[in-house]
Amino acid sequence: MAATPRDAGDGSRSAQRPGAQAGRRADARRNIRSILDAAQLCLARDADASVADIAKAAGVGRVTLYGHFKTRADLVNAVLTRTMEQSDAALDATDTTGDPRQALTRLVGASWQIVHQLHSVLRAAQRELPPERIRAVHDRTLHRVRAIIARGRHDGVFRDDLPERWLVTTVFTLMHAAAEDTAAGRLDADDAARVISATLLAALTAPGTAVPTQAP
Amino acid sequence: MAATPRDAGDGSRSAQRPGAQAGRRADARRNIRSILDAAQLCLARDADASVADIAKAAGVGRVTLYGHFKTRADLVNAVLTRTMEQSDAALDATDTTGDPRQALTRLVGASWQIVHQLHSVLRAAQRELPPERIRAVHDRTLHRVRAIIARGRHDGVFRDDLPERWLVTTVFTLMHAAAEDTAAGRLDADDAARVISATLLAALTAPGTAVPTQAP
DNA sequence: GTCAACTTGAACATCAATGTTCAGGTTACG
DNA sequence: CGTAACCTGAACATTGATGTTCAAGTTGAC
Repeated sequence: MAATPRDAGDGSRSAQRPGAQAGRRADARRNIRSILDAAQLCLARDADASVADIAKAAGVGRVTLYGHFKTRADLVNAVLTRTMEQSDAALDATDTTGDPRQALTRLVGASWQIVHQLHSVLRAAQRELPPERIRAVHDRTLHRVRAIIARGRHDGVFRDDLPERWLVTTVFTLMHAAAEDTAAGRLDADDAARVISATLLAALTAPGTAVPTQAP
Repeated sequence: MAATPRDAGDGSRSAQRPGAQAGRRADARRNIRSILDAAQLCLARDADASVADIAKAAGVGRVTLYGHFKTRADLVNAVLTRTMEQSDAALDATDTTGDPRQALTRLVGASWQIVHQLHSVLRAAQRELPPERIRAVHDRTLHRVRAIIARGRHDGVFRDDLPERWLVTTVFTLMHAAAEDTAAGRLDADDAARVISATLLAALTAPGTAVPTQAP
């Protein structure tokens, strides 16, 4: 009854931690990666995709999956962590200084897909992860957009007649809508960034002011 | 083994049909109404609320619910039908002629909550109702908004540089977002109609044009 | 080449939700 | 009133998903 070491149990080697793949064998690392890829995809499509579906999509036995992720919640959490890291990377690479309108346009172009994925996974996590975790991720993604909008309002280039919170909601909402329309084939993916930006720049313009033809 | 008449089986008396409550006793009618009310509320909050939850929210035994609705799908379908009727009533009472900007403002004010409810229920129905039913309801709600937008584009008051389909998406998306923000306490319900309209009028304005201060 | 790490399908226990049945209690309605 | 319609909780069968165990096979690492 010797314990197989594929699951340490003490957490020091669990797959969902950063650098968790350190001491593992090459095929194990490969599988963990496949599972995360598949889970990210499946969960973005359907928030309550079954573990069996994810395993199948990853080309891996269900038992193998449970070998790396003790529970469904563990898996979802790992995917959430991973997606957030990707999101952070994309946003860190974006210049958010200068004219707020240009900054917003750059931000949208660089991150509308990944932010949408983050939010999809987050929605999938809503049921099985603690609220504080949800909240933390949520706040983090909101912060950058809020900063740009606040600066734009202060500079007088964004409207001041609606709650800041609502404008942030508007930005995210339209990014998600565009992502979904793209996934459904109702919107050309290559055109999405332009469409989102154009809509947002207009939506954020103060009444009485002319809508910028392009981010100045 | 006499069959109880509370469920006809032949469909001619099933609760989910229009006028279904004709021959039933007063308490039965009352319960059916309570169940539909509760289901509408629960499904809007959580797309896969359990039948037990709905029965409890309706103040009714689970068996009673199954007495009136053979399956969960039947119930969902009944709620969908009912919500669509309410939506139609609200929209029929709205004047959609005249200046497209005013028409849109009126439409938003009259229907943002109900349209959001319709869509929530529709999402709940996504899994258990046939696609053609989903599609039918969806198309129907889209039609009115599309007509106004098309007219506005033709009149030159709405932008022409983005796909019409996207503008329709934008309108619905922002109505839903506002409804959710309202439900979550992030947006004042009394202010919602103004906020949505103001955002939409700006979003629909062509680049280079001044955003209308108010619907003219 | 050898051994431990890893994978795998089958089988099993568990749990929650859906429907169904039953036996008896209420209530509307004539 | 009296009866048929209705409501109810408890109990049961069923289904689908989550985890777990096992015995045997495969593969990476040294």
